[in-house]
Amino acid sequence: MDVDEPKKSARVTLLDVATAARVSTATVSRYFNNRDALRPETIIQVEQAINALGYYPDLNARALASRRPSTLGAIIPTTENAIFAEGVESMQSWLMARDIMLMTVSTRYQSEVEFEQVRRLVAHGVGGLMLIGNARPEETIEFIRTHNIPFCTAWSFQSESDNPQIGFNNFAAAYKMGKRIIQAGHTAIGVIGGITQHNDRATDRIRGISQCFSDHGFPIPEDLIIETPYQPEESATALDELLTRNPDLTVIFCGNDVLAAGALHRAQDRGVDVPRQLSITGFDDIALAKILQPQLTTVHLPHRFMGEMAAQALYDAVINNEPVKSLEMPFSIRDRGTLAVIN
Amino acid sequence: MDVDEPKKSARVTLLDVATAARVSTATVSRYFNNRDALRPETIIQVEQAINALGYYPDLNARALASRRPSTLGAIIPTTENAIFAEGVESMQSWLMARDIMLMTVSTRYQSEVEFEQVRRLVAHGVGGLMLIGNARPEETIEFIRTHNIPFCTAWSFQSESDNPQIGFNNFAAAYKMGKRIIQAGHTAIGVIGGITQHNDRATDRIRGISQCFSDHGFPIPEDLIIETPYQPEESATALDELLTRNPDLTVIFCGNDVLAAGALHRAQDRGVDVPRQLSITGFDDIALAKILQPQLTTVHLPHRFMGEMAAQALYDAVINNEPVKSLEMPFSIRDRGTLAVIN
DNA sequence: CTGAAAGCGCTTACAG
DNA sequence: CTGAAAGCGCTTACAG
Repeated sequence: MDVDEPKKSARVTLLDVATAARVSTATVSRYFNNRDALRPETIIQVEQAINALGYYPDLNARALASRRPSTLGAIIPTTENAIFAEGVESMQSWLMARDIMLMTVSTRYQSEVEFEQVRRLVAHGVGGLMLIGNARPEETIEFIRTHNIPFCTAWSFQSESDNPQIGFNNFAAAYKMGKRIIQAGHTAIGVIGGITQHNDRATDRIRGISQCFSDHGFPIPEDLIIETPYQPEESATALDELLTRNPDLTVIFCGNDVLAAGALHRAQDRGVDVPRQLSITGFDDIALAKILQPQLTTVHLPHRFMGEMAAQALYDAVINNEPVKSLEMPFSIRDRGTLAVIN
Repeated sequence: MDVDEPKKSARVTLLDVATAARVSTATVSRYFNNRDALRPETIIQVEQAINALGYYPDLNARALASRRPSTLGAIIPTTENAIFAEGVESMQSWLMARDIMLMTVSTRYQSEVEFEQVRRLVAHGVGGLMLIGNARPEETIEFIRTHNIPFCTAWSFQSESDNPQIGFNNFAAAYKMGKRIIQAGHTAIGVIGGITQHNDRATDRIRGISQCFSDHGFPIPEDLIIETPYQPEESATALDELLTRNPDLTVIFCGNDVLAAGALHRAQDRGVDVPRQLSITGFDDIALAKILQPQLTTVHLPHRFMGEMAAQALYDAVINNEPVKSLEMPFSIRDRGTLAVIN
């Protein structure tokens, strides 16, 4: 029986185990999937064969035969900003403990490639899908729905969306930061936000801060709101522009921490004391926020936790065939060193 | 034929296409895998059926039947440091264009979980594996080898290792930075490195700077070399310690940019002018390096390119059954604002 | 150039 | 409690 060794692929198969244990493949399969149905002696026999041969089941074959997927997919905008990378890392470790692998791809903020990525992920057999935010062509969600695969969106929670969402209310968070800024005595504000096209988070953040300032009687002039890619250099340029348009600005609201870092950097380059002469606020609370000097006042979001919740929601949906449950995540403001109280 | 619609899974299958095109499944399969073997008319028939039904092949089933894997695996230490996240993102996009998916998991610097992760990745059918660095128990590589799956290590290139490696020489890079530091007139150096245990990159970097200073007649006292986790706060504490042990230090060599950021931050907190009173060097050249104030003088490494090369090497090995070819990557020093010339 | 059939490594009704 | 057999969605010698 050990004679025909020269089989190429060293793969030990269910049949090998069955043969060694002198049972059928069905029985070995039950050892993994329905152990209670087996006699204790049988279990032991099988176990010994497995150990002797170093058998590990082929999870793809399993998925194929059982019609239960062994992978999930996630599509994120970028891996450069740690918020997504970390969220996805949390998903992955939560899922791996349950024998599910996560396939992650990133659009690099080219939203037009997302649909193709969805297709490919589906072709690769993912049993569920996580997407970021709600801004995308109808057809993408339609495609996912007709293929009957559970999905959720994340990092955004919009009451007006009927997607299953595991996210937070970006509008409300920005609004809250706005109140904090106004309480600190500021009325002359400039905004550096992310590109809002195809990005509901960037959109909601700008809407939130704008709405807040309007509501309090200080509507923000259009030319004091600049949209820019999430790059420090871009933000630095935007700061220059803002200060040109209104040299009396006392605070800059930034759409995320990377933008805030760029603005801070440039302000300091110009010899502007932050926050004494100019306040700057961030959004996300990435590690960078505490590295900057002074440390950034920003909106804290539970990125890792959110990833885990998304994993769990998808898992439940895939395994128990339930609909994906939406979940609104909390946020809070971290008061650190870049927002000064004035007057 | 459209009558028995109520099949649950909306999945369109090869057989569906074959039926619609009035050919055999073999023919449809050839449409994807060996189109030249088909008559033009047949191709058109099949094509029409595919489009009409919106068929997409099940890549897992394909992999199973063809014994050609459709996924690769990567295990990285963390996703927090963008160097790995970006490298892996590059791998992913390079591979996806070739219909291969990448499964990424991270150990979060708990090297003892790596072996289990390898097992799981293999169980999930990855056709190749990328690991970071060469420091790991023998059994891990043995396991991979006996399972006959191509692999490479990356982010490190050590002539003494016989793993296939796509990486750079950390020792040489640190040594080179050392020369630069000495040329700038420094002799009183402190070192804040990563934890060297199970981390050949951290080890080689510390070895490199130490060797360089020895070679030039300024051996670094043991107590002026501190190992610490890759966290800014840890590095800040280390800086305090170093300055206590020798207040006359003129330069701090840091094992990566995150550590450099922490040290820089703390120095500034203490009122120390960087680089006028204290120089600080980094390693990796992550985005952070240019955000810091002053911008970090650091070792630049082609992380994205390295990821792509690793993907390519693995792909060639998996598809063409070649051995994985090692590749040594270049590095260079970016002179920016944190290394001052003294005397 | 094309099809019938066996097979990839599993799971799971169906019998017994 | 266990096995024989069909099947998951594909690919690929083997014939013709």
